[in-house]
Amino acid sequence: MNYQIELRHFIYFLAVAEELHYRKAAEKLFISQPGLSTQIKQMEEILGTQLFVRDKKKVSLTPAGEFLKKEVEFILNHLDQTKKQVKLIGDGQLGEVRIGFLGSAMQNVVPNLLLGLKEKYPTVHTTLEELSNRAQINAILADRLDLGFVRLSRVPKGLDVKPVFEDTFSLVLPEGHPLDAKHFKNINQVANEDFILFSQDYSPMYYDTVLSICEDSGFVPNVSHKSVHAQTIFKLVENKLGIAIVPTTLQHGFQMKVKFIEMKKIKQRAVLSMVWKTDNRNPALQKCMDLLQKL
Amino acid sequence: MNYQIELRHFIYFLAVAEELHYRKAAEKLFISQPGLSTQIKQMEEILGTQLFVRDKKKVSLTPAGEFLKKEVEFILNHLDQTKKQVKLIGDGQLGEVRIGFLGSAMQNVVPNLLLGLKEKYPTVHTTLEELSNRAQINAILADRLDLGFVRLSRVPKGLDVKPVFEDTFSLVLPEGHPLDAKHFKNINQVANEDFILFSQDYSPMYYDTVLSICEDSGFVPNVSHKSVHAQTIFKLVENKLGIAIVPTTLQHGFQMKVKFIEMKKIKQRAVLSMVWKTDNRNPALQKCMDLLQKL
DNA sequence: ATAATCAATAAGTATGAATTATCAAATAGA
DNA sequence: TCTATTTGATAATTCATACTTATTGATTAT
Repeated sequence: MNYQIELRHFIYFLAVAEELHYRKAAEKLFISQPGLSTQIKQMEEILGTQLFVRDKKKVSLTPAGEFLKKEVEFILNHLDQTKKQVKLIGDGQLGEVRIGFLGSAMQNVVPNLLLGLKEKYPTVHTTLEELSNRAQINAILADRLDLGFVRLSRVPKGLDVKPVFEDTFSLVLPEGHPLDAKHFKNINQVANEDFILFSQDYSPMYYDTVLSICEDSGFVPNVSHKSVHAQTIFKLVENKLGIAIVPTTLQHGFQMKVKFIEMKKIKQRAVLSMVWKTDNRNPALQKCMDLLQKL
Repeated sequence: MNYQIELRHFIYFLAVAEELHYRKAAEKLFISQPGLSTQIKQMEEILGTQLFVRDKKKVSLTPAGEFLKKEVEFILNHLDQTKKQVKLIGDGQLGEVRIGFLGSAMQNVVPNLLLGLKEKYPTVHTTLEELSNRAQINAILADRLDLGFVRLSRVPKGLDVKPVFEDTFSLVLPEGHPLDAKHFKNINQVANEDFILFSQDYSPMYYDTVLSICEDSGFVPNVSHKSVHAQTIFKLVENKLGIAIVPTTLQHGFQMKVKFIEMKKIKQRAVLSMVWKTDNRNPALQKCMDLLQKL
């Protein structure tokens, strides 16, 4: 009496609606004809409407049945799609990865990741957001982000980090500056210049590293300006308001009147790491990390 | 092992996905917690994907589960809509009636039906087609039409007829004709005129009736022209090519230089009947016929 | 007439969705 | 640290019901 419609009913209904013949429909479904009859009847009771007209020797659909047929076709179809997609998402073949990154990661790591995804897992999509180290960490902790690209060595408990790209540092000088790569020996050649650096709390690790580079050469830099954007830093250098030390990859992608001197000999490296929540189960994230191993 | 997803699974899944708590979800569903657990587990097996992460003390959705949740919400919603609509169609509250009619039915019967439908069953829609008696009968037999308005007394086996409107006949005379309503006594006053009638095979019953009217007055009409359109007949009368005898309702709806003399005293009536297939199960048709009873 | 074919009905079976009872793991409170 | 409480998962059992086979009644075909 108080039954509930099930997908079984729909499948049975569709078979009868297609065959318009109970025995044939039952054969197709590999069940017995009486079983099919009772199930259809039950379905009609649940819906409170006749779906088939069983007239002398012929079965036909009522208008309500005709309508239901279309709907059932749609629903079963949609369901099939859904099942496939759920499986794909579960296998990490399909899904969304929410990625945060520092601007400097956009020079090579993030584009390479996106190209790799497009090639190997074209159905894995991404949302991208340029964020500071801190903002990324917070977003990952709050489950608003799956993957971050940061310049940090230590991260809060519950997160994992892994270096994905090591970069040298470069001196950034205004185009007309007397020093050039040929005559560059050591950073203390510019020890008396004003320095323009990324803000300490935008990227503490970078800041510390730059300070340690100078320290290694025996001086404390005079930091005249700080900024969170490479664009701004370069603009200030261009206007001779100081010189900068930045990860070398930032050489590309900007049209500025500045010159880069890559400091290969100094031991410090600008390390870009990926960060993710240890217990993140997004399978598409696994695919991303697999790809990043190979980059 | 070889189970099949059922709607039950979806309903259970949604409860857990909403509560993120098996016991609470089970309570909401009025089933036991172990039953719910096994059903969800079975569902995961069928789909081949984990849907929930049961971590220490907390339940959460996997990305696949997150995706499925949205889909299940959509599907269950859609299904609910469908169930309601099927019921409405079955009750004839919602649906379509395909109506055929003779031009003369458009004077009052069909418009009144449409107004009645609009008022009482605004969700019952119609398709309308002006057709001859014969064309309507054929269309109804071939299930291309639900309801016809004809002037026939006998219809093929399998169809039912029922009079819906009785009309007197009127003489149609050119405006300048010497006879008028005041001086009209009997049709044999125009026995010597030429007659313009609807074609015999457009409406045999009409034709026979008109002949019997003349016969009762003791003459055989001289039929000079026949047509299937009232418009044409009136135009011919207007041009003094003859006079006509037509159902009185045709008086309205035409702008012609002709005058009508209603012959109330003659016993013959122009009967408009509705026709339908005896075994037509369109519930919206029933609503139409109910309305037509009351007109 | 007889046989054949249809869906519906009746009665019995067996699958599996439910239940209750219990467990193992984790947390919270003392 | 121990206990009490809470979580979801398991195990064993019960019970609902979707199935089966056997049959009927109605209709059509030969």
